[in-house]
Amino acid sequence: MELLFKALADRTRLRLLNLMGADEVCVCFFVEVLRESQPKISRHLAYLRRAGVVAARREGKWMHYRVVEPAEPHVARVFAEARAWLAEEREMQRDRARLAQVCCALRPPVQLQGAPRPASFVETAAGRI
Amino acid sequence: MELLFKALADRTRLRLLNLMGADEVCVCFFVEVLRESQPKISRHLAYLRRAGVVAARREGKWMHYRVVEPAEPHVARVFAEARAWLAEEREMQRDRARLAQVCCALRPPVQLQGAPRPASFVETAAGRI
DNA sequence: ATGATATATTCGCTCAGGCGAATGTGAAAT
DNA sequence: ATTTCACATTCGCCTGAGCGAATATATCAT
Repeated sequence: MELLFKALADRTRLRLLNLMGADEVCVCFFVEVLRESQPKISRHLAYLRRAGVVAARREGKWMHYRVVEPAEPHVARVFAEARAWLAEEREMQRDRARLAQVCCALRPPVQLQGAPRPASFVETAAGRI
Repeated sequence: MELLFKALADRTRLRLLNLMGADEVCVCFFVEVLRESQPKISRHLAYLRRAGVVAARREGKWMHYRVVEPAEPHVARVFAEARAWLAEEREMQRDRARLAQVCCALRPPVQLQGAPRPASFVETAAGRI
């Protein structure tokens, strides 16, 4: 039980969870958006993974992380409320805005050339969703 | 924001919050029920106080602690869900049972002779509530 | 005032955990 | 096979926090 709260008791991890809002996000976007070192991001993602609140999926060289709905209903509710709270915070809103900006850029930062974007920013044959 | 989660990220503090369920509880009951050292209990209560989730009230030699409803609605919801979750845990149920047992005992433990009981265990002129 | 009781705080130790720097690993490209 | 790229892990350092033991503070009783 403390496991969840320990996972939520760190600013960087909260920012990561916030960015995963709905869909998967590739690690390189976390690094770019939060402007933190790659090992730091990776370590915190590992922490969240051990706590069971996120899951990872490999796609070639890239790793995508997504939020996992906790199985236990009480845990799920606490977690959901925490994420709802997140969505209201100033810094979190700025982070999400920055993610959108980076994803939508016609000329993305060099580090992100060819990186797989979060699903909601992917253009389909029918145009942007 | 991490302040709340840090406060909830410790077993002893969760057990304390659990015992404060509805009414105020005197420190000496925490010590007796949790069977932890008095300084340990006191330090964790101070931590919870600094985090703003409990408040203290002095009554002569005794100190009563109670849960404080957080002002911010999102915080309040997370906190409420966390406490609801607490109520389901095995150890927490055992703790509350032990509190009831200690409070109802005709011959309370020596350390608790004369200690002010939580409100719900106080006998009134009309009998036990 | 002195002592007793209930609680709070301080001290010294230990350990988890956060950090940057360096290094390891797995997949793709050449 | 070698290199490159994206990510993960390890290492050494440092801070924060939990712990028991001792001590301080506040209230009450005598």
